[in-house]
Amino acid sequence: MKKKLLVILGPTASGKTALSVEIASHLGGEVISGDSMQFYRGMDIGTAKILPGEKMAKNGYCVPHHLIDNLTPDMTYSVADFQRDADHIIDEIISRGHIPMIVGGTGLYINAVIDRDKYQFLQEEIDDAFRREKEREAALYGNNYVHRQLQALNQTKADEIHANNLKRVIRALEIELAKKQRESLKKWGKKEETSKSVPDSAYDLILIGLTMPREQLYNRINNRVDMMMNQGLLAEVSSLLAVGYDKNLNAMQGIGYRQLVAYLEGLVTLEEAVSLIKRDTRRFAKRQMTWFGKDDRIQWFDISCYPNQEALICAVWQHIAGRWAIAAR
RNA sequence: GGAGGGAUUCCCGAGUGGCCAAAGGGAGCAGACUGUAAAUCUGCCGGCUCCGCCUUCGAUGGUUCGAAUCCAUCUCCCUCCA
Repeated sequence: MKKKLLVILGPTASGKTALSVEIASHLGGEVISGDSMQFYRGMDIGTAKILPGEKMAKNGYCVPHHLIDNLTPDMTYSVADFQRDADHIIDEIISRGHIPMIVGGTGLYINAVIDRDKYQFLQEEIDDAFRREKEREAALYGNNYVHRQLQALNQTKADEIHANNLKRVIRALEIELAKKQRESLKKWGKKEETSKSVPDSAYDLILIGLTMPREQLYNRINNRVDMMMNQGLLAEVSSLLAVGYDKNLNAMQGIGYRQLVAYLEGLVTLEEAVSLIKRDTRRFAKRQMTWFGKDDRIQWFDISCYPNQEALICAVWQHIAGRWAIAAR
């Protein structure tokens, strides 16, 4: 029997968190955050992280949450890490007799888990020096210089990646080089690294997508940013800086963080920073929709079609209960 | 009342007789995505029956082979003098 896995996704500010808690309480679910910024401790306001009090559903069930606050902002993390961690946690949740739920908006991360076989990552460690070197070459001789190196190794791959997308070009190069090395190892009769056995990832999946008219989403985003500012986002950012976290850290590149760092550095006014946060969040939401839009397994719920939150929850729950033929706890 | 300055495509803003559907920026739209993904990158951005045509540069009329660019009048806005 396939493992049940519920995914609640959608663009930022679409109401995933609130919905997930109630659904989890009906389901006996545990939530794994599928959000690449909520891993970081100390980054609560800007990532709209769920508050401890919000984990409690109306019926008193307190929903366990995973992969939230599991990292400090100076730690690096990647899809591959997420895939591995989420896999383990899913099994643990199931062993507890609960149902795992991934709730979030980071499409790549979610897909890496639910489409495990499509997203198999290399074993090789990331070689930072190699990346540095390629970046230097690009700066010196232009992006095309590096892109040509990829063309030489894999024309097809090179055609798929625009030369200006340096990050991607470099990563593709890493992959090609790693493959090549592996082949030569084979040639020398050495045993090839045993690739991690791929567990059966064919879940009994339900994908719930939250959506709404663009204009409404944008209004929610704008309002939420104002709310974050009122809740003290600026103080959150400056305290991260005060603790010593570098502004170039990945975590500090998150929306809401990098713009306020720019303000604190005197590069923009507060007002400008806030409207940049709004704009960037809007653009981010658009990218999320583009990503999710390709997946026709997603059952979409347009929240503007429901008179209130209860009606939405009811509709979503009915869909889940119908698909899995289960009753609410 | 008098003297200047200005009105440009969604916004800001270049353009002062043809090379202008009109620089540049912003906003917006669309898309890509296999180890930084809240990141990174790409394309579109007046309309169409789209290698050409049509409608745009406050309004109307004029000069000219030809105007967003010159002239006249009008409308609105800004500054200054009364």
